[in-house]
Amino acid sequence: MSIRSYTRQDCPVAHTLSVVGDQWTLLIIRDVLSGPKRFDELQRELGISRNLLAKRLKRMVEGDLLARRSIPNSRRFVYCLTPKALELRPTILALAEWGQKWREPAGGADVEITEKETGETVGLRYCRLSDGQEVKSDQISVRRIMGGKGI
Amino acid sequence: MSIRSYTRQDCPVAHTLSVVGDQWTLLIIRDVLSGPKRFDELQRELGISRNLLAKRLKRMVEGDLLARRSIPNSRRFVYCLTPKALELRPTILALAEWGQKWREPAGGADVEITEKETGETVGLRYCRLSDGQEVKSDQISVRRIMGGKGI
DNA sequence: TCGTTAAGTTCATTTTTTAGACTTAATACT
DNA sequence: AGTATTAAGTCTAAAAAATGAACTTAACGA
Repeated sequence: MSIRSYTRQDCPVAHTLSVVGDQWTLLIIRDVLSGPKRFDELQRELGISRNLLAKRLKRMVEGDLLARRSIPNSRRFVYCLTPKALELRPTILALAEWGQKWREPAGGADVEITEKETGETVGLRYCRLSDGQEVKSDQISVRRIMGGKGI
Repeated sequence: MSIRSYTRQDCPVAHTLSVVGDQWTLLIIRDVLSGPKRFDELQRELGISRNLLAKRLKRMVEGDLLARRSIPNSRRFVYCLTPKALELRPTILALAEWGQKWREPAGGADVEITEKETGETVGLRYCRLSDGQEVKSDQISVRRIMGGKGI
């Protein structure tokens, strides 16, 4: 069974990975998070081979993760994130937080998340939805509804 | 350039993806989150081919994501998550939240996160680190330190 | 007019993944 | 005691995906 047909397990994690779980898709999204990008920009910044990039972009446009827009008065195009892709930002930040903590040697470029208004540092945390208060990681319990087997 | 050598970009997201960004690693971790698993259990539950599973498990043990322990009075082994892998839980939950929102048809097995003590529903959100209060997603700004180019 | 650029496409090679049979040693059954 | 089964892999061949580099095509710009 290949990973892209793994959806039948009906697990939301597996579903997401069937969409963005390949080697490049999340990196492409991360790159476009900093603003719309052209084909050659993405190719150069990521170092992905051109034919694979073309294939990924096509799949991402079809999957409504990217929009391909032509630049007015130009024969160029840019790829922009859709709302669907923008909502992968927490995923990407979770990856970034883990990478910052566990890479070795420690140090190197960091990602800093701040609150626009106050400039205060922000992190991705578990929050009680009723009052928005943080809940410590060892105080949470996770389970799969319908499937048994909590994660 | 292959993805596993992409680390030179010195981006924490790329670093994490160079460790867990292949097709199966995160699914293996998700599976082991519900408790230690044996080789055959993983193989059956995920549907991954046996030789690839063997290769992944070896790599994950070497990379300190899994610990391979022998069960006393038995010739069996279980794979357990290390603290390093446990800290990927926010990543996995972020993937789950996205999958629940964007899969179609909607519905199917859900992941529910609750606070142990109160049973209240919990979600992964941006929090001000100073007081643990939630910050709305459109109120955050993200940037790469040293690298320019915020994400 | 001639060279360059952007956005791909094509093709050959290498690397990964898959599927399924095979191995080996220990246990379980009769 | 002899036979069957199981667990945890390993081996091999075939298929699929990724890589690298050259090629295409149309539009610009000097």
